[in-house]
Amino acid sequence: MTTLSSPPAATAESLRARPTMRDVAALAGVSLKTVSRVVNREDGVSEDLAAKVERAAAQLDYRPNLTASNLRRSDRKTATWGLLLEDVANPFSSAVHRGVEEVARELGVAVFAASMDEDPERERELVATFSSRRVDALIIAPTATEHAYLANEVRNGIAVVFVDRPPFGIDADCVVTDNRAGAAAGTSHLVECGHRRIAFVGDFASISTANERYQGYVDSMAAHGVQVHAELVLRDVHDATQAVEAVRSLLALPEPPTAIFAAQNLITMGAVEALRDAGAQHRVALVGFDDFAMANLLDPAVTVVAQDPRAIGRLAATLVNERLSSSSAPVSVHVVPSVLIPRGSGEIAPRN
Amino acid sequence: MTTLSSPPAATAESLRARPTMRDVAALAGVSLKTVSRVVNREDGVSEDLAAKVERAAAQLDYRPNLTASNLRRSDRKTATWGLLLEDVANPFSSAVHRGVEEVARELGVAVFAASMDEDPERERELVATFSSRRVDALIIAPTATEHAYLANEVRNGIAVVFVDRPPFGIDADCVVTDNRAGAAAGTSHLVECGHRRIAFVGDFASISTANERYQGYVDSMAAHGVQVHAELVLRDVHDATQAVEAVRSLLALPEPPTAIFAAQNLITMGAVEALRDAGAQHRVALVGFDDFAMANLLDPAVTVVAQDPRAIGRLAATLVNERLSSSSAPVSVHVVPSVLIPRGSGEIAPRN
DNA sequence: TTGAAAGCGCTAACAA
DNA sequence: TTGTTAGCGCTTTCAA
Repeated sequence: MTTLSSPPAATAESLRARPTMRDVAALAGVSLKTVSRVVNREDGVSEDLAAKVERAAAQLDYRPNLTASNLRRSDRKTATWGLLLEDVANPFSSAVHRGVEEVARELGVAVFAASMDEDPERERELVATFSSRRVDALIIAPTATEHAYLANEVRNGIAVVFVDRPPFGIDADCVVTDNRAGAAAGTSHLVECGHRRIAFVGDFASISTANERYQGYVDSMAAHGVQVHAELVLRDVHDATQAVEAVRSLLALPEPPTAIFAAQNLITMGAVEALRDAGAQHRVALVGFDDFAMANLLDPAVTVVAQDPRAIGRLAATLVNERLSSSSAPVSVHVVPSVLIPRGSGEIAPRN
Repeated sequence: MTTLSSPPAATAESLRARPTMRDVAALAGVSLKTVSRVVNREDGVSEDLAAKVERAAAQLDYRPNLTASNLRRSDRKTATWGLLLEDVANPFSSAVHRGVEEVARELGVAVFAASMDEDPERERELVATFSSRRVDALIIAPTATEHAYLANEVRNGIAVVFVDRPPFGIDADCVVTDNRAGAAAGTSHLVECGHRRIAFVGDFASISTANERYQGYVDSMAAHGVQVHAELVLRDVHDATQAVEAVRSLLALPEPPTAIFAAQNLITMGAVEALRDAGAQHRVALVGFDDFAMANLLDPAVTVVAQDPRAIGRLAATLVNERLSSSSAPVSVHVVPSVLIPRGSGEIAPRN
C-alpha cells in the first residue's frame, strides 16, 4: 500500500464551535424563534426577515441540529431506523437493505445498518445501542431464537418489524418468503422431470427457514408418492465448503441421487462446484433455493426458486411506517411469494 | 402475497412516555446526578446506591438517551458516521460497508449508510442531512465531480474521507485502488500470452477510475510496443446489457480481437455472456477488472484483477478515526494494491 | 460520596 | 408578524 502525504488542510478555523440558531439570530438581527420559523418553513414570517435569516445561515454554514430539535419536539420522532442484518455484505441482506432504504428515503428517514453475523449476543447489543440512540423503529432479520427481550423496546414505543425469519416470544409484524411452498415447488419440479432419488441438502435445523424448506421438500415428495431416502437427506450444511463435501459424499453413494435440491444459496454454489468437479453437472439435476449472481451464466445455468429480498425490505419498511402512524393496528405476518426460474440445471432428466 | 392478522399487541401501556433519568432517580430515591454517575460508570458511587439505581433502571426498562447526552457533553461527539455509497446492494459498495463497519463496531460507532445511485444532487442532500444529524465523520464514495461544497462541513469539524474515487476541489484523505497499475497488469498478462489485438471495454470516460484503467491499458500496450487499434476501444459502456452489445460488436468486426480487457465487473459479466452466446468463450481471452461471485465456477473460470473493497473500507474507517483524534495531521492518499488472479479465461492463447 | 443549579440547541406555549 | 420564557434529558460545575 502506497501513501502520499500533503500539508494539513485543517486550519485553526476548523476548531471553532459549530454555529447555532442563536448565532444566526444575532447575525440576522432577529430573535431565535424567527430563525426557528424560517428553518422549519413555518409560515407567518415576512419575506424580508426570512431573506435576512437565510443569508445569515448561509454565511455561517449553519446546519440545524436535528438531535436538539428532536429532544424538544413533542412528537419525539427522530426519523431514524435501525436495520439489523445477518451481514451487510451478503447479497440477500444487502438487497433487503436496499428495499428498506428506498422507502426510508421517501420518508426522509436515515437508516443505521449493522451486521450480526449469527451472533444473538450481538443482536441484543445492537438493539440496546439503537434504542439509546432513540431510533423510531427496528427492522430485524433475527439471529436470536428468543425475542421476548424486545418487549421492553416495544413498550418504549419502538416499532419492531421482523424480516426473513419470524420472531419467537413476541408478537410483531413480520415479512417472510413462502419457504415451505417454494421448496415444495422446487422439489415438485424435479419429480415432474422424472426424478425419484432426490437429495435434500439444507442449513442448520435450528434455523426456522431451513426447517420450513425441509418441510416443503417432504410435503412435495409425499404429495407425489415419492420415497424420501434417509441417506439422501443432509442437514446442518451451512456454507459452500461444507456443501461441496456434502454433495461429494452424495455422489459417492452406491446409489447416488439423480437430482439435488439445495436449500440455500451458498449450498447451491457448493453443489455447482462439487458437480462440476465430478463431471456430473450435466447428469445430475440441481434446483437451488434463493437466486444468486451469475446463476444464468453457469454451465448448465442453474434453476432456482428465487426470493425477492428487495420486495421484502420495501414491505417491511412500509409496515414500519404504518405501525408508527397507528401503533394499535393488528400485528400481521406477510408472506412474499417465491418464483421458480427454470434455467437448465433443474430440467435434466434422470438416466435409466 | 398473503397476509395474516392477529389481535393488536400494543396496549395502552405502550403509549407511556419513555423513562428518563429523573424517573430512575425518583424510583431509586437518589439524585439525578447519582443515576448519571452509575449509567456512565463514573466512580465515586457507593455500591449500595449503585445497586439501587441498577435495579430501578432495569425495572423501568430505562435506556440512556444518547442524543440528550451528546447535546450537553463537552466533546460534542455523537459516535456516528455517515457512509455514502454508490448503492448499498452492489457487491463492491457493500464490501466497503462491511469493512467500515468492522472498524466502527470496535469503536462503538453507529453507521448511517445510504445509496447515491450516481446522482450528485443526492450526494449533497445526504451530506446535508447527515451533517444535521451531527455525524462525526463522512465516508464518501463520490458521485459528484466537484467537492468544494464539502469545505463547509470540514470547517464545521466533520472528518471527511473519500473511498474508491478521489475528490476534486477539496483536500481530503482518500483511499483508492491502484487502478492504473492494475489495468496495466491485466493487459500485460494478455500480451504475455501472445495477444496483439486486445480490445478495451470501459465505463464512462467521465468517471476518474474508468479513465485510470484506460490509461493503464494504454501504458501496458505502449510498454510492450503493441498497437492500440481504435476500433477495439469501446468506452462509455456502463452496465452488463451495454457490455453484451459492445462485445457482440467487437466479435462482428472483420478482424475481431483475440483478447478483451473488461474494465469493470458488470462489463466483465456482460462479456462472459456475449462470448458464450457466440460460442467464443474458449477462443477469445478475457481479463476483467474487479472480482465477482462465481467467477471461479464459470467455464472457463474468469481471470480478474481483483480489488479489495473490504480492505478499502477498513482503511478509510481507520483514517477517519485518526483524523478525529488529530485533525491537523497531513492529508494523505492511500493506494490499495489490486491482485491479478489467473483462472483460465485470461490464459487462452491467440489462434493463428 | 452525594446533590443542586445551570445550560447544551432547540421547540411549545404563550404574550405582545 | 415577532418575541419571550420554559424546559426536552442529560452533563458540567460547583457546593455540601
